[in-house]
Amino acid sequence: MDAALGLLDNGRPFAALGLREVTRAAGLSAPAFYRHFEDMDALGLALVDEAGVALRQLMREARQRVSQAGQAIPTSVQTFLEYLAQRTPEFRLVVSQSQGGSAVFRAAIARERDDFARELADDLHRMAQHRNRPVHDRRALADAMVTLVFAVGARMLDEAPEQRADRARQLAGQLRMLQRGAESLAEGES
Amino acid sequence: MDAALGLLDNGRPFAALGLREVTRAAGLSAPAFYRHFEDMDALGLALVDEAGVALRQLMREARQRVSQAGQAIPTSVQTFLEYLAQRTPEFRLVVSQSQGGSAVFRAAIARERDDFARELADDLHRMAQHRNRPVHDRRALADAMVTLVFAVGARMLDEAPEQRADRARQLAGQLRMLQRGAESLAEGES
DNA sequence: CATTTGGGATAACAACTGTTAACTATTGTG
DNA sequence: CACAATAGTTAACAGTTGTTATCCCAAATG
Repeated sequence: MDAALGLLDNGRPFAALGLREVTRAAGLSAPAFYRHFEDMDALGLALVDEAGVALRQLMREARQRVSQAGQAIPTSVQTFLEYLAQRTPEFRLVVSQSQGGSAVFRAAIARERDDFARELADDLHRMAQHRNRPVHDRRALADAMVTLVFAVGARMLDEAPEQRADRARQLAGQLRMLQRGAESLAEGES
Repeated sequence: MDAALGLLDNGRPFAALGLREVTRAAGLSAPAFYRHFEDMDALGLALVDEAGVALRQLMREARQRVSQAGQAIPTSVQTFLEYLAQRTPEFRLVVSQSQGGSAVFRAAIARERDDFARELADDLHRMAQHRNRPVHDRRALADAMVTLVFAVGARMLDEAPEQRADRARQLAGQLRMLQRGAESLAEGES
């Protein structure tokens, strides 16, 4: 699995990896592959699962930090940046497979993503009650936030550290726009 | 070029296409490929260029429609949906290559995307002056809007028409959140 | 201690890949 | 009309691919 991740640099899509290539990088003979996975697809799904676990860990950590330090948006973005630096290959796999994989893959990743968005929506609900500022369509808000974070994260993979910092600041601003807009639209409703 | 686009269904990444496979689909012999392109990369870049031209056409049309019918957000989303339905393969290529291609590709697509965002930022500026409602950081706003539209468009590729309609409504709402939020943040500034 | 199980290796397979060389029609041009 | 350019062909090449059959060794299990 590590060998496969290692081959996924430079935006190389997983589907372009060969079974033999992977085993070669792992220092094994080609048939040894079948002792561990039935398919290249099975390997890919295992990797996506692993990335999903890491993502949920990240979310728990972000929630904890926010509950202590407050500043929901900057703290979350900061936590996400750390995740990105630490698990670059896994994240790269997920974003590349989210649009460049077979149906099974895209479904698995979409599920992961939707879970993430649903949990975020719950968080937003709790925060709204706490701050006594209701929010318009919190599902759509959470979905937009997650979409933005993932897309910007994907773009950051190609960039140098200074550009990343700029991008992160911009991302925080964009998330604030979304939040403020959702609150403002909610006011017009009631 | 059409043959290559035809092979890109089901999220198949361009990098996983073989030269022989493409010529076979085009009803040609393999060496005939070299009469038209030096490389598979050259083919891909030509396709990305084509998609870029179509995108700019779309933008001009959207601008024109908005200037007549007003309702900037719903009209633009509607126009985008039509583009999506009409040029599905090209759009699929662009979103898949934007994260699953070599550096050259990603750079070409990023440029295309940034042009799009910059033009949108100009439009937003003009609209803000017209409506006399200033906007906070219109570059970041335009960037977020474009990011959202592309990401949601990518997800729609997998979905049935009814789901697409829901998704489009949600997208319009999310864009409204961004716009409203940017205006609200600008008020706090002055 | 015998034996099952897990994880490896080699050899071989047909199928496919990108690329080159050499040749051939068709088409537009001086 | 001769001729160059364009766009195609077949044949052949060395590599690589996924997969199977067969065998081997170490560790855990009875």
